[in-house]
Amino acid sequence: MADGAGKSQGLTSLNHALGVLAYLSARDQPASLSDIARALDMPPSKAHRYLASFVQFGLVVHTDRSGEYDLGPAALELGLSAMARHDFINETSDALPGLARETNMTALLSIWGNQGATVIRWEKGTSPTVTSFGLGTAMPLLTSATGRAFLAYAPAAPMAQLKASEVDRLRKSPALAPDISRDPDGIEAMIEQVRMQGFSSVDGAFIPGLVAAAAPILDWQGEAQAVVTLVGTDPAAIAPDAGPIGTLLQFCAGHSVPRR
Amino acid sequence: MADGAGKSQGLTSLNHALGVLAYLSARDQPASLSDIARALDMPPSKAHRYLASFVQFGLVVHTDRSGEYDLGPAALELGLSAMARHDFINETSDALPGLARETNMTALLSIWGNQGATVIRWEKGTSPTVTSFGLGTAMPLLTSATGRAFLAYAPAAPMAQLKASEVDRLRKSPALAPDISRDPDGIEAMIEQVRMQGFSSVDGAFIPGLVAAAAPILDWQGEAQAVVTLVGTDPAAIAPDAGPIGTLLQFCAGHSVPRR
DNA sequence: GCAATGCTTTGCATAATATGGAATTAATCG
DNA sequence: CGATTAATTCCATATTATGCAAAGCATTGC
Repeated sequence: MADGAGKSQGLTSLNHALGVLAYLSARDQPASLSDIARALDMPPSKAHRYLASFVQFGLVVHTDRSGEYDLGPAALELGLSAMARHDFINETSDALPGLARETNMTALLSIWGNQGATVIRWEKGTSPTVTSFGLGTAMPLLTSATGRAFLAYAPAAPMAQLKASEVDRLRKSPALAPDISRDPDGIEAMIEQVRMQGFSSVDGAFIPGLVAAAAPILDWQGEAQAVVTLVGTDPAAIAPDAGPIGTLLQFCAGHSVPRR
Repeated sequence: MADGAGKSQGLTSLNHALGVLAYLSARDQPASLSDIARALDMPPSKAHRYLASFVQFGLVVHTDRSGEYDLGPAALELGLSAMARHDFINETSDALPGLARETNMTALLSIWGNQGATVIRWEKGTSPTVTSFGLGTAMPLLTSATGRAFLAYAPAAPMAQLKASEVDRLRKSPALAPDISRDPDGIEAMIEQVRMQGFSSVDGAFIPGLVAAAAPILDWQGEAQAVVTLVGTDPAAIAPDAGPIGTLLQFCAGHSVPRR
């Protein structure tokens, strides 16, 4: 969420209140009242009243147990509404069942959020019904095909910090990604390979027994604005010259770049 | 988006402002200033200042061409954050080994796929429980603890059809689930019991010699978005007051979405 | 079991600031 | 080019947000 610095226009109280919301959005954990007040340098009573309003609208939930505040269902609904406005998300979503049917694999559509690669559509292989399960799952940056595709096709600057922390996590448990050597060079090599191939793939890294391949949907700057992932069980399906890969690359190319 | 009616607490101006946001969220089109002001019965100048704040934070965009207002990228990010915040797959996966160790049983994480209840994580306990199923296995709806938990905590509509076909199958070979009477009432009674207890269990029904108990991880609406199953050999371990059951229920409650 | 601590919530007087109507600017249409 | 509509800015008024202080409310320690 963008942080509004200048209070030049709008309501000052509303700007302060939205700061609270932005803070909750940027965190990856619930926050206590005092946390919020300290971080935003305001009296706890002030933050408390803002939160009371947000809770009333369901934008924030106040967990009864720990007394902490967290984003609520209305925040989710707001995001879903915002999604419905984006043409490219709609177009790609509509085409996803076709891709799943054609490749007979599960197809995922992910976009980049505060917490990383987030799955927003999930289409199972054989039947055209959309299941809501899996929606919102944040994919790991280094150990999932989806994350790797974002890594290879995202602007370097904002990604660098996240990459560093992920590398740290990987170093602690190298078994997660056996196909990457632990030093930074190994990661760069992996990125380079993804760019050359036009897609990323993992073989049982994120979920044992499953294989996945992912390709980016690019915007006018050649950066990934979304990633489409195919998940299946047959390792042969994600070979560079396999049929599903060709279909996936064609699909992503067709939905890249502003059309019309 | 929930519409907060009572203005009993919080800031009045903030509540009014959030009303504007809720209005934009509820519409499926951009709105002009006068539209908003008319719909919410406030002076245009008032709505304008609210919108100025929202625009500053990127929650709303002001299209230069038509001068209309619409939800912005920050609304999308907020939704993604809310989604990822309760990313049960990653969170639960990470905690599954601990559950297996603590209960000394095999722990399974399942989600609902097109084929039915599908195991996506599998963590063996210390005792060498040899099982024939692996990742991607679809569990039976009526004869497995996992399936029963989904049945009891899933939205009724999409489940009804599947339930009917499963009932048919069961009628042909009643020996599979000796603890359920063959008529639909028997199934409803089983569902009711699962809801009362908060977990389901089977005793050698799916695989002879194995016992299992399963509890749901619930989403905002109180529906199962995943099911955690414990598998073992000792029937005493799945009694309602047994230690592992308490651990399981606590585990699932802890990973469910906090209730308002 | 009682005191003590930390955190959250509420009350209240002050003044900061949100408000609504009118004036100004921008855009649209005959 | 003038007229009409919508969007934005201005300004005096009083509504209402604010910060401090005090009251709940658990949780912790002795």
